[in-house]
Amino acid sequence: MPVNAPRAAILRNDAPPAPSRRRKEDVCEVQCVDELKVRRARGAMPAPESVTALAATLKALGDPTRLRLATALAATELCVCDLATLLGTSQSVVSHSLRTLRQLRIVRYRKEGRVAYYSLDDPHVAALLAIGLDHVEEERE
Amino acid sequence: MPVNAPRAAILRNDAPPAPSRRRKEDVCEVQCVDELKVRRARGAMPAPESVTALAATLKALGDPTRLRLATALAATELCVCDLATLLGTSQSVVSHSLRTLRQLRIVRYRKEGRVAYYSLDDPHVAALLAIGLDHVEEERE
DNA sequence: TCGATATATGAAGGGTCCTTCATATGAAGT
DNA sequence: ACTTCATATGAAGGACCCTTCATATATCGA
Repeated sequence: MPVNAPRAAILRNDAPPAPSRRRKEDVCEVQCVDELKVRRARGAMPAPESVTALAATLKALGDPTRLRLATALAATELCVCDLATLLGTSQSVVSHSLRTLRQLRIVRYRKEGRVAYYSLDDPHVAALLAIGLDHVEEERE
Repeated sequence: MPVNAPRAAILRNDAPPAPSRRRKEDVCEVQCVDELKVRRARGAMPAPESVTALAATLKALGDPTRLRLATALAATELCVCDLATLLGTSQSVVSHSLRTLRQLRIVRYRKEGRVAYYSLDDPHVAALLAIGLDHVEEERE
């Protein structure tokens, strides 16, 4: 078994009890795992669905265009046309990007005639951006 | 000029004053831009370098594997071996992922003999994850 | 109703990057 | 010194996705 094989089975208890005195090269096992710490960390982790959803949200905000849209909307409500002007990009890019943000509930919009006004969906997003900016702007030694 | 062309030049003042009474089909211009709002939003936005750096950070955390690593490390310090076991993935994936997080100052590590213990680099990251989780776990109507 | 405007969407191409496999480095034990 | 173990790293391929171009939908004005 290659060294880099997944190590999930190690902590599962559905395997028969290990025979004693087996040789190291016969089993796929690592020696340095602190099973107690691993179990505790696993217990402290959020639900897998939450992690998946958060990953999708962060990935969406991880794109420069979409992040610029979000930071712009953190200041004020703007229409697609304003956003295209502000970013210096095409209406198509803005619209596609806003759709992604919309589907992830990061932004919301209201329509007024032909004009669609976008804004951040909820205060968490603005808070997340603020903390993220604090992080990246932090002084390093 | 196509409809979806970039609209950056509109707000720049380096162009000669527009001749009066020019016909609409001769110029590349949108009508619905609220220039005042755009300027205000632009002024409120963080520095471009900050946005770029934040995008890189969020993109890194937007990968499920790396996000799971980060949430695990939010609970406690763990070594590479623990993390591979916890995630049920290979040591190679964990090591590559940790390198990305390390380069972005999201995690840090200390070496003790052969073992590398990783932890979150600073409290901002944990706060960001907590707010992000609040966001995705929020009840929707 | 016809044209113009604002926005949305579909398809496609090209670049990015995540995973895998293989190997390297470096420390500890014998 | 040599082996073993923990971790790091390089290369490659295949999937994913961002941008662009083209077009569709819908609203307003004449």
